[in-house]
Amino acid sequence: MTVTINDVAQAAGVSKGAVSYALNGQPGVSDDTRERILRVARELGWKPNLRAKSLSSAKAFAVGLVVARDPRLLGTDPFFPAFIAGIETTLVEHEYALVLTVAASADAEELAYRKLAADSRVDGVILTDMRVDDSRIALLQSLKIPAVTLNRPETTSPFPAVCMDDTEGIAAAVEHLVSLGHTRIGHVGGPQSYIHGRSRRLAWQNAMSKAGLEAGSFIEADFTAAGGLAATAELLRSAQRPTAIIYANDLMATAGQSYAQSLGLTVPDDLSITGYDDTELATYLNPPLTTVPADPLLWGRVAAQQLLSLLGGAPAEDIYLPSPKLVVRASTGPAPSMPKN
Amino acid sequence: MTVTINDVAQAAGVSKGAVSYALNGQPGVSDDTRERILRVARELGWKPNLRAKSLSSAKAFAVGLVVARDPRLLGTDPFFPAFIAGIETTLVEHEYALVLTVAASADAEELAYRKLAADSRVDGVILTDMRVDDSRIALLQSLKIPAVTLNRPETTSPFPAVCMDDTEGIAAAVEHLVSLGHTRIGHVGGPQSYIHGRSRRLAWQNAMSKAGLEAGSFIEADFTAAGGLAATAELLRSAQRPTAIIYANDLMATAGQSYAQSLGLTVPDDLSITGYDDTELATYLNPPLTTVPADPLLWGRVAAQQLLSLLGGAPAEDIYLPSPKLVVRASTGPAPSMPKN
DNA sequence: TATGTCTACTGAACCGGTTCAGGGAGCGCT
DNA sequence: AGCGCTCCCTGAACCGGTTCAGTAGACATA
Repeated sequence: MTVTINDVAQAAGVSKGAVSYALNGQPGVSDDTRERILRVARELGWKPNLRAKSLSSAKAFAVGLVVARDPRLLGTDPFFPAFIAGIETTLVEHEYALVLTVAASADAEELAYRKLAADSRVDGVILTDMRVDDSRIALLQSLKIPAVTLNRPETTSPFPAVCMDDTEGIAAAVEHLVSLGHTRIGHVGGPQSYIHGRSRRLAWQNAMSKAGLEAGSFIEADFTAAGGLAATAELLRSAQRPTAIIYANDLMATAGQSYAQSLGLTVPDDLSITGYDDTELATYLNPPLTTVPADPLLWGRVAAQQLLSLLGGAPAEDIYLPSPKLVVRASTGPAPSMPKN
Repeated sequence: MTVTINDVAQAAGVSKGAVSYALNGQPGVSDDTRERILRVARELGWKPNLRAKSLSSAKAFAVGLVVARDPRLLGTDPFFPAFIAGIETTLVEHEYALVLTVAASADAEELAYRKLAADSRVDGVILTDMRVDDSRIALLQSLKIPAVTLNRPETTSPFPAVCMDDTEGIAAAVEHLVSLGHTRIGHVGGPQSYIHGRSRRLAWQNAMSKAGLEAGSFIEADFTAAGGLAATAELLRSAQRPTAIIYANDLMATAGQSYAQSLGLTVPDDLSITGYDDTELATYLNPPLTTVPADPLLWGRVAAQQLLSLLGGAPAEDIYLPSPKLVVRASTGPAPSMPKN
């Protein structure tokens, strides 16, 4: 039925071992023999059997991604699909596959990594949504699974990181708003247990103080539309109501914008709004959203490259991707001279 | 290092074969011996080696999903992440893994299936986004990969389908609008090469004629925000401008709604709008979107169950999931007595 | 007691590769 | 001629399971 290395060996009149050497480009066969073996293999239509290769070489030829997210909320995050697509563009060139796991809880997440390790399903993993004091670093070390992290965690990590600075974009948003005359700029952030939730808040804080402004109100939300709405409602209720709000992602910004409009406020005349991610929808909102592109496609591609070269024995060095630049659209405008109340 | 079946055999004082029989619950060992072997295996902490199992049993213990979508647009579709999460909830209970592939073009898609087959990466696949006259049916048959399809394709297919009727929801949207006095109801659909693009258009058409109305304008768009906007612009430019538009997904509906608002139209006073999917954001738009839930989580879970039972040798029978019901929110309202122009 | 049947188990082949020890041939050097 | 070295290749072990043919022993049957 299927052609094995044995068939090739027989047809070429050599031993199994010689065929293996020839096919893998290893020394141990003369150029003549090698060429003959390769020709015979081609003629017979030989294809390597991945399972056999896996068993004897103790490799999976696959990398893993564990997405820890409430399944019901997973669909709302535009990051992952594009990120996965980026990973794939790299993997497909290297005959690697992607094994994807979705974990609903922290326990399920740990279990997922343990399963991947126990079954040797993957040769390495990519860690996203890095958390402050992330327990996965130690877990993966103990499981002896190589990894690549998105951005460098604050705790010591032996794994290379692929970094994309998000503080610059947030700082640019603050500066942009300040230049428009805003002084009360609030921030609706993501969970502060995530390093990207935290770094965006700090970026906002620093940019505010750099501009000589008080840091204004901060609300910790959860990257969901519902959370964005609730946070917006709270900010707009406050006595010193902000004239501009910087959101940590587009989804919250969109919900916030819709909510403000439903109160009769005009964006950007009464309230300026910025997001983060630059989702496709951002351009098509009314008004279109000022935001910062996240480029998950690039991030995924580079992270996979980094992981593969790590698996190939390359030293673990961090890679820095260019910082995304603020995209100004119509959701930001001059600060109102007399804010509505 | 790791405990193998050999170690267990030696420790239990039996042969390798006996251990295999005992661990797999097969006949050929006495109850006493079986129990002893199981105890020893437990004591030694034996874990089956998936790679060895794969090689000798010629199974991959994994299922595949090939997503054919432009990577840049993948992030905009809320269906996939939730669908994948649904698949996972089933797989995780059966020690199966999910191998995910993203293909940008039709060629890449076919290649992806061929790769999965050549490498025997998966034991079966799930087909989404079924197309009219879908070439994948024949391809998978020739590759001898079992499959499950989402909805039954029109061409003869030997694979079981997991069906969720989307016509009922669209019909309900039409009836809802008709009851509000609308007579000019347009439809912005997905590509008609997809069966769900087609079935939604036909559902709209049928419901219109059932209500005694002319089928109004239809625009074939592409499920993207940009496409939704362009289609909306075209509809609103037309002489017999619709007072309501039924979109084939939320993303296009959202873009359409924003566009209409940017023209100075009020939703729903001047234009009623319905979507499809019931994404998280739909609730938080201004106004909140009347739409039809798609329940990708359930769909994924059931599709995976169906595939696993097919792999287990069960007969290929279609499964019908309950039809989702229209969710009425504020983007639909009474038809304007004197439509704005 | 001889024969047949069944159960419980063993030993080895097998899945399809990788890898390693070892051996024969050819060559250069003394 | 004898020695050592390198090159090329073979045969077998190995990865860790599954599976099958064969066999020893217990037991029933004639």
